Order: sequence, then C-alpha cells, then structure tokens
Amino acid sequence: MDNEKLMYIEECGLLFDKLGLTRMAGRAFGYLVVCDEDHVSFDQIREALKASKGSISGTMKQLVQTGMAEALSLPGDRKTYYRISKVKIGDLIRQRIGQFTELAEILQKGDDLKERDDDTSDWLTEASIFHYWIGDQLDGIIKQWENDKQKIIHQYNENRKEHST
Amino acid sequence: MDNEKLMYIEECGLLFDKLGLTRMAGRAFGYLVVCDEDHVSFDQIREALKASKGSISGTMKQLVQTGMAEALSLPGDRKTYYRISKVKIGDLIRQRIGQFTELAEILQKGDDLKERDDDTSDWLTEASIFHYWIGDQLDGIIKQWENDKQKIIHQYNENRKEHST
DNA sequence: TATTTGGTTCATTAATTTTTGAACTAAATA
DNA sequence: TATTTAGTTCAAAAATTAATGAACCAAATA
Repeated sequence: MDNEKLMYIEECGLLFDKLGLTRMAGRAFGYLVVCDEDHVSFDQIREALKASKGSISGTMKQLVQTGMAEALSLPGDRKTYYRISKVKIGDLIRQRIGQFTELAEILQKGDDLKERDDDTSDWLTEASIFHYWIGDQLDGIIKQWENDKQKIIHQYNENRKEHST
Repeated sequence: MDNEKLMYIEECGLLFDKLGLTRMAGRAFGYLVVCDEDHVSFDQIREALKASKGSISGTMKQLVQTGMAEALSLPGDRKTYYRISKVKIGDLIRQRIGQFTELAEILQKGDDLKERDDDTSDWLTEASIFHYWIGDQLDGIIKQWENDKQKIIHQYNENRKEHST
C-alpha cells in the first residue's frame, strides 16, 4: 500500500480519536475506504494495521455495532469480510440526535432543581429548548436530504466543478 | 447541598464523559447549574467537588476555554468566581459544525485516494456531500433560531403546559 | 519589605483504556 | 474422529489520561 494511503489511514485514526471513538477504529475505517477492494478479510485488516487478532476482533465489532462497517461472509469460505457500511447516511446522524435531546433534558432538569429564578434559569430554559428544537429541526433536515439528495448532490458537484476551473 | 443536587452533579459528569469531555468538567458544570448562586468561587467549587486545587484549576480552564463557563473577578476581592456562561447558544453549536466539515473532508479525500470507481466511491461521495450540506443547513438553522427564538421558546412552553395538564 | 491569600504548574501517582497474546471454541475439511 | 482454519475471549501488560499535592508565583495587604 502506498505511503499516501498509509498516511490517510493514520489521519482517520486521529479524527476518530478527536470525535471520541478509538484510533484503531478510525484506522480500520480508513483502511476499508482506501483498500480499493469492495471488501477485505479480517486477516488483511490485521496485516494492514499490524495489530493483534484480539484488537482487530474488538475494533471490527465496534465499527459494525456503530453502523460504520458491515460484516459479510461468502458461501464456501469461512472467513469474515468487512466493508464500509453503505447504510443510509441520514441514519448516522439520527443516532446522534439523541445527544441533543439528552443535553436538553439535563439542562431542563438542572433548571427544575434550581431554587432561584435568575439569569441562569433564563439561560437554562433557553438552552434546553434550543437543544430540543434543534433535534426536531435535524429530523426535518434529514428527511429533506432523503427526498432531494439527487438534486443536492448535483448542485454540490456543479459547484465543485466551477471552483476547480 | 441536598442529595438530589449531588446526584445531578454526578449525572452531568457521566453525560460529559459520554460526550467526550471529562467527568470533572461535567461535575463542575452541574455544580454551577444547581449551586443557586449566580457565581461561585474557585474554593467553593473545590469544596463541593472535593477535588484538589490542581484539578479544579485545570477543569475550570477547560470549561472557560470551551465557552461553557465564564470567569469573573470582583473589585476589592482577589478571588476568581465562575458562572455558567450565558454565551449565545447558537455559538456552542457553531463550534461543532466544524466536525461535520472535517468529516466531509476526510471522506472526500478518501474518495480521491481510491483507484477504483465502485459502490464505495458512490457512497463516499454521497456521505461527503451530505456532511458539507448538513453543515450549511445547520448554519441556516442557527440563524433562524437567533431570529425567531422568542417565538420558538413561546411555542415550546405552550406545548409543555398542554402536556402537563 | 514581609506576609498572606488565591491560584498555577508540574512531577508523581492513580485510574482508565487499549493492546497483546495465549488459550479457547466452533466450523470446515481430511 | 483428528486436524486445520478463523475468529473470540479474557487476563495481563502497555499506554494514555486524569488527579493529587507540593512547590511556586503574583497580587494584595500589613
């Protein structure tokens, strides 16, 4: 594998780390992206990332569980293969919307626990409603994506062309 | 401080942990929320959380730096006080939009590095554009919040009343 | 200027998270 | 049934991250 790709894999590791996931999961994801085969075996991944079987086993379980990779098996072949999950993109975000709701809830709960009605109460109310509201908005936005994605992709591609001329 | 509030503080710790921040930062945030004073001193926080000066020093720096708390000093008093930052709510999210852009960029970069044009390429293109697009959408949504927030808050409050009757 | 107060820094320690590797299971082949 | 292959599990080691506490600095007071 050429150096640029190896660097890309490490870069993915760092980004995943930053996003609160593990570095190894990022690397595995990056490898699945640039490996230039539709799917690769457990052992190819282990070899590419130079990690132990145990580590790969756990990492791939993570990626599959979070919907970023999918496992597949082929008839007459006992290996497990993995590939980037072609899951509906909106679903990836839908999972994260829960975080907004959780934040909204804890802010409201804090507001309810307060005994004094002050500046901070006002802010807590506002912040809580904001997080509920933005969760709702994101739901709508994702639906829009799913309806209009062809058009949107087209527009972005046109735009990219323009800027590269 | 009553038990319910102490539990709330720990709950905030767990949530912050889940969101990829530190538990202590969550606790300090929770304390600022429920302490029922507009602002509290470094030492009140240290006492409430039963942590070392060093730990509080670092934690408060974190909270201030991420815009979740603000430090203030009072004339004729050499202590530093902290309170929940009444920062424009939209700004908290604006910071996070960068994450979408970063993801979009790494997906596009991966697509560019690929030598084969396949299913995965299609998905990468789509996923990358989606993340750029949703960043743009969020920008718009936050502007809408800032324009209409009175109305939105009113609506949510009406709604809350209805459901509690 | 000396002392006290309020907080920061940073090396050490503690806790947590990741990774490894050896032992194991389960399925396929011989 | 015995062997090989593919992967999982889990305890121990390694690495990373957070917390402590002692030494320190700077500003305010005596």
